[in-house]
Amino acid sequence: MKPEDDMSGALDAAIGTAPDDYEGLRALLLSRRDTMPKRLKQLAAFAMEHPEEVAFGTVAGIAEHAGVQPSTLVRFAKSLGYDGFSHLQQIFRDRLRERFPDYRERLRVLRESEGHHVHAASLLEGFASAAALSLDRMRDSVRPEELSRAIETLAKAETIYLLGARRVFPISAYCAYAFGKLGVRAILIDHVAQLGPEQLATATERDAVLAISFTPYAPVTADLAAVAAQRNIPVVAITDSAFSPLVTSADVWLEVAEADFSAFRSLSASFALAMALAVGTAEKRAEG
Amino acid sequence: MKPEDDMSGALDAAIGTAPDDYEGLRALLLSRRDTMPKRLKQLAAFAMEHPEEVAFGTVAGIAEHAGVQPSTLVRFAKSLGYDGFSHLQQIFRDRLRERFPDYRERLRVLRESEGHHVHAASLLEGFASAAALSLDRMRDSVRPEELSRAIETLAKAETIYLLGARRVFPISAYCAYAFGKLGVRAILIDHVAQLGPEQLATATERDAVLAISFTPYAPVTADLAAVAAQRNIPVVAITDSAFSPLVTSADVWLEVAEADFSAFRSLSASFALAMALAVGTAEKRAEG
DNA sequence: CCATAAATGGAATAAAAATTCTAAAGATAC
DNA sequence: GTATCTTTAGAATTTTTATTCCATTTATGG
Repeated sequence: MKPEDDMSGALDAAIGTAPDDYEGLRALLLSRRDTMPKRLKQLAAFAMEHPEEVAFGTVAGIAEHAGVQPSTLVRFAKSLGYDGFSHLQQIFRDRLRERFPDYRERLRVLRESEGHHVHAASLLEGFASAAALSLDRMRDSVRPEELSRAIETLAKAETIYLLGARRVFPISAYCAYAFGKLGVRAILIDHVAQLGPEQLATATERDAVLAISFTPYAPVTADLAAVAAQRNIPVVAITDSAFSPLVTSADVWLEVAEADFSAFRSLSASFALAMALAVGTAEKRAEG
Repeated sequence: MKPEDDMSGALDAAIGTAPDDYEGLRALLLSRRDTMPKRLKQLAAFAMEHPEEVAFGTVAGIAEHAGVQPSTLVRFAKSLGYDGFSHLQQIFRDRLRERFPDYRERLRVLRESEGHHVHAASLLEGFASAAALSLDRMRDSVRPEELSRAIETLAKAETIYLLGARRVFPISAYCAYAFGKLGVRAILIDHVAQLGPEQLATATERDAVLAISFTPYAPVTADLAAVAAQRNIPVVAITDSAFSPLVTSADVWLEVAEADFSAFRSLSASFALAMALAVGTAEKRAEG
């Protein structure tokens, strides 16, 4: 050990703390949150967000991802009371080792916690399973060729108009965010002040509409999609059945059947699909 | 690379096989069981019995535990078609990292279908996997007691103010929809015309704020949550790390670490959590 | 039982990784 | 505004770790 060999002080104020399990480490980082210098705090946040990376990575690799110098990792570990980075890394590895067989553990803990906590947890579990189920189903229902066609259509457009109201509005809103980040011009029809039709009025044949609607189909979405089709604006639709009113207006349509729990339908699969469309479109444009 | 430089034969009979996932490796070892030399067979058995040790250990350490020489480990890896031990070790690490045994498998199947459709499909697969992974992780990170406390806090509120900007706005927007359907009074702070602060101005101690924010934290959300906390309005937060600026303002906070793919983070777990909160809150109110 | 090939152990070497050190930048107190 | 202490970046160094090589042993076929 290295107990008294340094009287250097300050930096080693931490000596003696050095938690030997992940939870302890987490708590320590939390308590120091406000007193840590910039780079160390940055590293603390990174470690909590990417624990597996810390467990498996090398000093150089982690440093690069976290945006710091390799030596900072060592200082970080020492400031927490460890011998060096390797020692700190051990904590992260141990956690990963243990985490494996704990499937049944999770259920056991759930059962032991009592009363209404259980109910809350099972609600969460219900929504999580519905989401997982939807994702699974989508892998079967979406055909790669259709997806490709949808991407091509959107990639050709100058501006993409995003159409989605009520329940699916979050998906359109996220598309607006993603397209923006990707440098693709997109306009979110948000119906503020009921100006939906006017927001769409500037669209031309060189643009495209990405329309999203699930049962019970919001009439505005179907109406605006129909208007767009009439004006020869290409329409890509995401919907939940062949009977959707969107289908008649759409040039390409993708089917997603979301599972529901407690009367609320998941949106996970739709989000994944929307993201794939967005990134695919941006990539296609970059190609030429 | 080192493709043709050895005509040594026998030992390298394996070249070209080298499975790139754990299951494939397992199958390969099984099929070779009877033709392997003593020490290599011994190692194969050891590896199947202590996969985490192979994932984390060093050549010297594993060799000692398995009762062979370090060089034997390298020979072992090469006889299976890998570049060296490090390459083989990667397979074991990947397995621990993604508890997602069928992810690679799905991609493999995908690659067998052809053309550029494949790329579109693998994008979709990537986002779907990220979503599924996030859901899985959330089951570990959200503690039932915290969830219950969050629900109680929200259930006591007269009006729930929904705070979420930029990337997570879709979640807040969906909460607005869900709370509305459930008959719970909720106000979505949508920052139209930058009126966020004014939209929140009517909140009192008898209300509550549901604030959502992930890295990179939108300053408005943190600011408004801080304002709310100062005015003694209960704050429930959904965020992605203990280092989030929301944590200091929150009475209860729930942690969700979403996985990302292609620079875009999933929102699935957050949605599931938000839904559980909404339905839980409505039920609690119905009780009394 | 000998000849030949395969397999093994162990030391030597090469590669990679962690750690240390120093000069410079940045805070903080005066 | 200056002096002092803390923090940081980056290169140099040391340590650890993987790999290669070769002499020796063990198996295999005639």
